[in-house]
Amino acid sequence: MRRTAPAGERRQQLIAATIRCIAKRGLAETTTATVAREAGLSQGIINLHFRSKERLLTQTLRCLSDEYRNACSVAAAAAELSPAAGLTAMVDLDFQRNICTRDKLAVWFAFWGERKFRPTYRRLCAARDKYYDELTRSMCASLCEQGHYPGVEPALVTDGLSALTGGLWLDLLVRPESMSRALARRITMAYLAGVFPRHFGQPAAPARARAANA
Amino acid sequence: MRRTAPAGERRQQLIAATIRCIAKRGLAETTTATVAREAGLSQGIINLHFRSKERLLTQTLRCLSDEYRNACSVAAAAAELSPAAGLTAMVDLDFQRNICTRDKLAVWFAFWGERKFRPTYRRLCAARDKYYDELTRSMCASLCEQGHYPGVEPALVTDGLSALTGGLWLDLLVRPESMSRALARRITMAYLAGVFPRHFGQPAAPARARAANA
DNA sequence: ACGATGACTGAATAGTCGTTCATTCATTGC
DNA sequence: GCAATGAATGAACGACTATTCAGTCATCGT
Repeated sequence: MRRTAPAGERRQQLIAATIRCIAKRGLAETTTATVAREAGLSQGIINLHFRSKERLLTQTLRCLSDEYRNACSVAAAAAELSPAAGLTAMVDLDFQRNICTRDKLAVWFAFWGERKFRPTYRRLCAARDKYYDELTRSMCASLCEQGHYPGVEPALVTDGLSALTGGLWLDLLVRPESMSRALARRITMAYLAGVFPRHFGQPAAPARARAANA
Repeated sequence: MRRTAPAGERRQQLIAATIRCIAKRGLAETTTATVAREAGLSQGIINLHFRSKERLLTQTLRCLSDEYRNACSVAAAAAELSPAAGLTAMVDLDFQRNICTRDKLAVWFAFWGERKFRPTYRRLCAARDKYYDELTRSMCASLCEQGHYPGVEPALVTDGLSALTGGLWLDLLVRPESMSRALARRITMAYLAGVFPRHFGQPAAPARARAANA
């Protein structure tokens, strides 16, 4: 390995090592030493590139948060076609290969367990949630209006959808033997089918961008 | 306060202090010293009554797990009336005042964040999940059969229900300003209405034990 | 080729936390 | 009352961890 590297590259490398470390050992046993070893570098490297362990963790969370929000923007584009296509894209995103890695899920839950107590974690998580909620709620609202679902409350469906996704992520993390990304996707689509039967009804099928018949 | 107390009582007192401590400061900053102080006792008390900090935490989790499972049994009794009444009772249970305290939710999530890495936590959590799943799945299966829902898969609904509940618990913990037990209950009942429209359909109403028309 | 730069190292440091144990003291049986 | 018992204390100890910093060495401009 090259002995020296540009700062940005090394920071990315350390964030990646942090994710692997948390996924492998848990947040409680993730120390500066274990992260450094995971990265194949020395003790002091974390304090050199990040000022402290706390900042390394914060940056790691920010990294995941940004990645998720970027993926959301892509889904938002699909909503231009139709609200139903947008919602399908949101679901696909949540259980997509890149976003929904077991390593990354482990990190999300590690931080969620502590977010109540660390203002910085809370801010980063809240930013992610806010973006997801606004996007999903506007899609649901459009679908309610265009698709004539007078009895459906967009805010309720949004809360339900995000809660369901979170819960399925937990299952994917801790019970991989009985939950898969594909199954999680089916369950979520079934939820949408329950709420918007005329747009998501019938078989779950492996089909891709169906669902554009407003 | 009495200077000495029966061992069982003191252990309960320390478990209660542990829950408050985790809820107040997070698992990462819950030390033997803070728990002891929270209980109004001295440093060494935890090693006296539990052999180690690890065992204190394990017992705390076991305590919550048992409490939840006992509450489940009560809901199981309601299923004797009808599967739909049983499912309603399960939902009520999940968002009940005793079970769904912010303090206890904080503890659940603290342990869930670590459960992948501690075999003991995993066992206790798995036991809780297993009981919930078996109960719910049998209720769903009965309802599918008796209520004639040929297209509904009980296992899928069960997974969805437990995931949804877990996700709503997270919202209750970290976003209490935008989520309440009552709202969470409405969202969950709406989910059931989507799946079993003839048994949970129409308004969510504050009504209690409705839903017995198989 | 060589000196300057600064990325990287790793031993040393300071602080924290879990655990131990000699001591104190409330309680109980006689 | 007076031991005897064992619950509770809290200072001391050892282990671990984040952080520091003086020294090392790869890299690059000249």
